[in-house]
Amino acid sequence: MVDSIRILIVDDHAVVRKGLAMVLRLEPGLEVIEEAENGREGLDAAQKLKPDIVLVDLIMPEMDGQEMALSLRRSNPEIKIMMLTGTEVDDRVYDLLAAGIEGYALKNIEPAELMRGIHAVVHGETYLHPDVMKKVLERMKPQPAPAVSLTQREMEVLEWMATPNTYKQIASQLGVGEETIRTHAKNILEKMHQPNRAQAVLAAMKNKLIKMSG
Amino acid sequence: MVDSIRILIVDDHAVVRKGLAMVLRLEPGLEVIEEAENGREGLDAAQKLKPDIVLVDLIMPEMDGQEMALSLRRSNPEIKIMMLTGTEVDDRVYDLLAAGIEGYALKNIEPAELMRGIHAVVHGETYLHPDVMKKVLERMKPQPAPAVSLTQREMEVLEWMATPNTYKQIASQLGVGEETIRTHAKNILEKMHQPNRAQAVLAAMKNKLIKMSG
DNA sequence: TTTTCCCTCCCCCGCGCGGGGGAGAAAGTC
DNA sequence: GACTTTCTCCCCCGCGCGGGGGAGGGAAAA
Repeated sequence: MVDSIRILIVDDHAVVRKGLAMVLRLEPGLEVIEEAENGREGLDAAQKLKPDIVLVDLIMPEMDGQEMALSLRRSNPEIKIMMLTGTEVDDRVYDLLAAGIEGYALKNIEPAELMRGIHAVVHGETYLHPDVMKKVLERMKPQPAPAVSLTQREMEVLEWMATPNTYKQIASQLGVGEETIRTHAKNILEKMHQPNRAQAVLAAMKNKLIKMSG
Repeated sequence: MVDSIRILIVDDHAVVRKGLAMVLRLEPGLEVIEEAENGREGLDAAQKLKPDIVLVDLIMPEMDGQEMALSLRRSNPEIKIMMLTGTEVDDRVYDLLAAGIEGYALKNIEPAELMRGIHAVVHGETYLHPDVMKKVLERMKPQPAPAVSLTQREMEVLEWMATPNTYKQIASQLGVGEETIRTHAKNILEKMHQPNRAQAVLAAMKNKLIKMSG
């Protein structure tokens, strides 16, 4: 690396700011170029100074970290953003990651780990604190499905029910009579305890019985 | 750490197995206790030897890495699993992570990075290779919505359309006449280019216009 | 001020579909 | 052999809803 990493710190607590700056300045290859005490100041500073990475606290007066991060992402997408917030993993992490935030760490992080995170982020990777990673992966886990046992044929019909086709069209697609499909549909609704086709399809999607083709 | 980390390697290519074992054995604190050349052997070895962590290749004859990982997760959830596969990030990563796999690395990983991953996993964290992380986060990003501009009222009605309520019931909920809701519904279907209520709700869900409440 | 957008409400038509029944044939289970 | 499950097909009824019109009023933009 030719130049040192230029860092902007945004946090409303002076103690946190100063402490963080002190720790970071101990590290060779890092340079804390500015500090800001709320989102608005941070946004201005970032746009003016164009740091390599911004460490942002989530909860701040004036303009909070989320708003600032989203604004900065729109105006200066090349500036890396690492959210560095309290010990609680906020639900806003999902929106922030979806918006392309590169890092999310908690303040109880070890300095060495933070260094690693900063380097990872500056190198184009994404750094997630273990607790954050846990929460994100939690989202991928399947919620316990309400044990609906459909037969193979019924599953097949259910998938077709998620399409715009009428029962008559589905019937011709599957090579059986319309009444057959109607019977299957009735049984499916019965088994799933759903009042109609639309709700059945929605419930099936929620329980991952059928996939989101889109 | 009191004892060294006991590792089981499962890969159908002897070269990979031996190379990996050699690299890992250079590291103090690691112990490669066994090697297996397919999922079935790996599963047997894991259940018998109870290693701290299993490094598994995804693509193998007999029983592939996914099947083995899922089986092992059911029988011995305390054994950590790290998928260590080719340079391609397989789509199965979603299922594997949902099933609780702790690690997913690519074979082009640097030995030092792999060590870090192994230690992280054994310590109860989840390790994802940057490329894998990228792919996972990709999933959280909103796919570009097909520019459907609904009015506030229409959005409100659309959300109600995702419920089992009839238009008449929705009307009384919103305190307007049934015909009003029917008009909104017609306009919504028109704007969304959807043939009926069920498809409109599905499309809305896919495009994240409405949330999956379940 | 005229125009446009949005929300509101109304009518008619026809079909898709949910709910209720029944029934026969093949396959596997007891 | 008797029984259950699954898949197939049939009838009737009534309502929900999609598609086609039209209309009035208020608010905001042109």
